[in-house]
Amino acid sequence: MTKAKSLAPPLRTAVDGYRKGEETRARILDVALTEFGNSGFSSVTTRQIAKKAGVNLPALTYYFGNKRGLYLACAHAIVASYRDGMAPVAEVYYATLRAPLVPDEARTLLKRLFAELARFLLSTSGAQNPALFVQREIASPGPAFEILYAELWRPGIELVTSLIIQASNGLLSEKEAQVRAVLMISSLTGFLSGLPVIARTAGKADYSGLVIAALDGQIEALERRG
Amino acid sequence: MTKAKSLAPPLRTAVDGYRKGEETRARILDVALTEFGNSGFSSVTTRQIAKKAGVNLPALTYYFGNKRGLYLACAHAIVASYRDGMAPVAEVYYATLRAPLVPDEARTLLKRLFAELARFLLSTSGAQNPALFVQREIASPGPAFEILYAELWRPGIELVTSLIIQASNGLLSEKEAQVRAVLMISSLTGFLSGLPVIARTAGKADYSGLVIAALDGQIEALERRG
DNA sequence: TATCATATATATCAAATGATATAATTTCAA
DNA sequence: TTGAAATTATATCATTTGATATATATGATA
Repeated sequence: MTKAKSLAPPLRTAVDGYRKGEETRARILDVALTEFGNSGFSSVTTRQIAKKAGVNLPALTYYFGNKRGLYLACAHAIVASYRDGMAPVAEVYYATLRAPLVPDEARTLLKRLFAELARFLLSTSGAQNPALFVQREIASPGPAFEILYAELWRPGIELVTSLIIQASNGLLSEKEAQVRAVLMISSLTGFLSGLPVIARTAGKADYSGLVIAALDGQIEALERRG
Repeated sequence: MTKAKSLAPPLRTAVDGYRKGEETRARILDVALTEFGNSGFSSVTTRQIAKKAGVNLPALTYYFGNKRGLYLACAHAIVASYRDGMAPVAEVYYATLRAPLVPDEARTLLKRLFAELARFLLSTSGAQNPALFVQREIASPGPAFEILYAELWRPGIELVTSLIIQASNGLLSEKEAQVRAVLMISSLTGFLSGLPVIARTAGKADYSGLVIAALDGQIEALERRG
């Protein structure tokens, strides 16, 4: 009862209003994901978003309360999209993780996980770059940090760390494995950030195959040396 | 003759003015490096910087022209600092690179390069995080993109790519090597961005040893599989 | 088609922000 | 010590930006 100012109109969620309203809402969110993802929270103005979405300024307030609310909605959308994209694989892992794995199994799971992740990240259509959104928020915490950290970063690192430990056949300590997990995931998101720049010299192409191959190599090497 | 507005006072460089002036200039630059590095160009206000540096607003204009000028000065400072930090190693490489290397030599050079880089990046004192500054600028180009790309990113990637090709003993194509170069460097900078977050769960410690070990493993594996 | 909730548009505000004109003060060398 | 150059401080602008009050239009449904 303390949250809603009595005069503030209730925010339109995805379920109440008319069809057209939901389309508008989705369009705004889509533009916001692109803009925030590419430039960050404070570089983007609400007017920019409104203009690109073909709506006027109060529409943002109407649907999302304020700029911060829109940004948080983006974060939630990213979490959801990630969940959808990774769902098929994720199930397997969380199921298997209850029982201890032999290194070979862990390696296979790791490879599939990263392959899926790479494809998901490198394929997200067009200008939209959710990985960059997440990376930025982790690197310099903003309004959406807690969500993304709790829903994506932490569980992701924990899962990969656990798999690396088992894949290494006892060669790696928890801390060593954690460092490797962060390095591997960072390399992926970092690669993504660098992609437009990479395309400057080399042409723009589908790098997912090459990236997956490189990560596979790293995973293979886990047992051999640490 | 078209550049300088006749009434604009000439910007203070590092060499002309009084001693105290240069100290002030340095103090502003130092604060700016920290603030811009942590939060990015548009998140930081000139007032914030002025306040933290203990000067008033026009001082920024006096020394750096405008916000953009201050940001560019930061980029130049980062390039210079990087040059200093890497100079001892860099010489060796550029000298050796003229002649073709046997894989073992290339691997050794790569290891030393990354060890030096990791130490340099992970040790840069205190709140200041030049790697984050660079990463952000590469991920979403701002005023300093061209400088950092031309002076750091491109030459760095090219050097590492070349070394990887030679370390792989012909197993990797140029494109494959380039992807690996980007992945390895990204993993480092990404790790740095994630450090504050990592320290959340694990304590804050000196990770450079672990990071270097992990990268060494990757370099070792270069020849074996691709 | 009458009615009300939903959605969009207009006009405007207050605060924040980058920047400057201009005055006062400090530094250093002659 | 003094005077010109260098530096710092005060006061103020013009824009930009997030936000809101309020009016109009649109859609669903009885």
